[in-house]
Amino acid sequence: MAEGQTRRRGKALLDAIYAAAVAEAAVAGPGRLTMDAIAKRAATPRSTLYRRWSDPRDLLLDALADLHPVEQPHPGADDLRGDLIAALRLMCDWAFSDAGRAVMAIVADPRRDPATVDALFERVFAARGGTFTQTVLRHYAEHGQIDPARLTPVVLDIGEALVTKRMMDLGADPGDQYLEAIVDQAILPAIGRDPADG
Amino acid sequence: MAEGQTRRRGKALLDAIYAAAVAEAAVAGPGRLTMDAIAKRAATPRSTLYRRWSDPRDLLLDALADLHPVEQPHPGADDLRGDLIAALRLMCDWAFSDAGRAVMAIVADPRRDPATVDALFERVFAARGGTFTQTVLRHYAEHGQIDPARLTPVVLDIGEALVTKRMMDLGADPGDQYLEAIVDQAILPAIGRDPADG
DNA sequence: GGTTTTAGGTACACGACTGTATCTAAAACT
DNA sequence: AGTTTTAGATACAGTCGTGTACCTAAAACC
Repeated sequence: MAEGQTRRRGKALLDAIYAAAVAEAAVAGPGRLTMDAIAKRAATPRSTLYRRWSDPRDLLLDALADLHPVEQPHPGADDLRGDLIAALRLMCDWAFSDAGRAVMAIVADPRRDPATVDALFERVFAARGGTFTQTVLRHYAEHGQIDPARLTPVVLDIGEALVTKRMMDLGADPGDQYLEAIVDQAILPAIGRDPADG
Repeated sequence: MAEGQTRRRGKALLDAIYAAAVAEAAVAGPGRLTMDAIAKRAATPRSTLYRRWSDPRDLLLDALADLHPVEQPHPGADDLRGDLIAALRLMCDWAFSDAGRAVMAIVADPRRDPATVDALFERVFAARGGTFTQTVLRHYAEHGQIDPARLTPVVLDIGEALVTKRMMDLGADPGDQYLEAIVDQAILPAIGRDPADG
């Protein structure tokens, strides 16, 4: 800092640290997440990190909790199919963000401890109204267009599960065509609206 | 080795190394997999490992390829539902083996490169006839009990996807009741046999 | 303006893992 | 029995991450 020596502090510094942590986690996987790498990426000395957190996992959880909340689906009134596809699109976009990849890697970590995952779900997802297609399905059930009895935990998870698996298999975005296939061939039949029927 | 000094060689040694590699990967996650840890667990000097592999990832892929193949579902003739549930049960059991957890962690690794995953699929899964429920569904389609046109990539993946997601969410075995729910509420409706219909 | 807080910048000893390089002795082959 | 192969047991320098400590100077507070 030879000339423009401004010193970050408080929120500005925290934001830089959080961004660095999430970016590092997405690149390295939380298993390889280190204080050192976060500090380097945030261009701050490690001592600053150790003053607040004792371990990179704690830091990452704070970082994820602090992030802007995920964009929510905003279902309309009479396009269930389109709204479901849009919800899955939102999910894909989120999943390929740094935060999404960090969360994925935490959840799939064989060394994960239940406390970490619980903390993650409570702090990161509790604020949200549920999963992506869940929001849409509940909305249409409230408007009497879906039998609420159909919305079991299994059914509410179909879309997210298929998207997740496809991303794991391919390592890439499933693509809109595949999202449509998920809606037409799995979700709609499960709520009793099989497009193949009349 | 003071007294019973027998020296492993060839297959016996390889088996010990492979077992150690898979066990390490399952415990540590492939991201944290090190030559050192494998060598210690296999009680062999690192030099022995470096003579054959240059990197723990290569070693792990060989180890996974060498493993006993996964148990296959053996569908009967007239119990589609039961056979699907049994296939998902097989999948859960495999997923919680060392090999299953190692594979899961490889696939979910944000730092995975496509070549590794391709190699994994070719070498580990190519020998098998496909995924777990896939085997069952194809069997019943061949016997004329399912419309083959229904067996799209999405539909063939529903069971595995829901099991995978549930395991990631819970970090534990989904339990037989949940497997039944998957079959009844997701797979069967998707192939046009919705139990909720007449 | 003086004081308190806290980021920036180093340094250090420790441990883990890496590749490589020996040397030895047990298996395997002839 | 003699030879070849290769596992076992070190050792070593190099790199990376850890925690901790210490000093300095910029922000923030009064």
